[in-house]
Amino acid sequence: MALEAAGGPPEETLSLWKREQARLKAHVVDRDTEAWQRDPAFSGLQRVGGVDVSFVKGDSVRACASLVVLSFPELEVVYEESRMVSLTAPYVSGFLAFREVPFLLELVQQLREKEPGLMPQVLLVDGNGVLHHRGFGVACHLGVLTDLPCVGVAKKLLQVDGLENNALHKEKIRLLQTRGDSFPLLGDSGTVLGMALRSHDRSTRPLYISVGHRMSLEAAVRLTCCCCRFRIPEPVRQADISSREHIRKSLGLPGPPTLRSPKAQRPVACPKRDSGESSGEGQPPQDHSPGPRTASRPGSQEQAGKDWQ
DNA sequence: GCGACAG
DNA sequence: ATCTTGTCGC
Repeated sequence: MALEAAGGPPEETLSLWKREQARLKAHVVDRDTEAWQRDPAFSGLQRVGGVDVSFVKGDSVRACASLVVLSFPELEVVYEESRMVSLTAPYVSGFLAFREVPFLLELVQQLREKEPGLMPQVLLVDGNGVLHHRGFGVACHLGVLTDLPCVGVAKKLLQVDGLENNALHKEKIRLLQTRGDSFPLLGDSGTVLGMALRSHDRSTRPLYISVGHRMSLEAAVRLTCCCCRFRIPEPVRQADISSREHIRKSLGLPGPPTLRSPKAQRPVACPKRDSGESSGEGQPPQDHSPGPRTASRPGSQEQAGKDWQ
């Protein structure tokens, strides 16, 4: 049997997925629903979550989904859960959620059952929110299904609705001089789809922030900035580190036993103010703190809707 | 044929 | 997404 690798999911599956996105999109709330979101210092915010999925190199099926929860504003890991999963849906631009969200949902539900007190008040998601082909990216998808406030944090510009990573765009990026600087991403449809944000003083490449669910774009950008010790906001970065580390172990690699230097973590300055941030940039020294609880067992997940085969 | 393509 | 040590700089 030839693999479906060549053309990806059939047109029929894509239209099913589009219908699902359209259906769920009606539930997106693109404004602040919590008091802390409007507070200049985010007082009342205590836990910020991050999710990510990492992949096994030569494998198109095995992956590791992680959910971490960080204290705010300290940004220390207070919860971490990683789980090996078997991906069923292929990656198709515009349909990332159908590949990753089911597993992230399970992690959130597990947390809800076992440690409800650690439930994050907002989730930073690796990917876009309303900055999407149909205005419903993975951050919206996860937000609606969990009913948690969510923020889309993408590392590359998704070129939709006339948005282009062209000379003009690059020039605007060049004008972002310090952490917190940003400019709106205005689509041809006349809607502001998101913001390009310089998240760190020592990082040239911006992040592309967009609304996921239950939070305004302004608050989303402000919060993202408050979570950045480096270019990638800590919740997402820690989730990424955890999932990769989990894969290493599961592959039986002789990774560093329990060697992790707990470098002094200092809170990130939220208000616009310089505080001599001088660390690397991008993805520098990875100081992974072994989270309190770590229960995970390799195994395969049963997925609903593998109808593209 | 060419370019785009979140993760 | 994944491949990645040493190395240049503050």
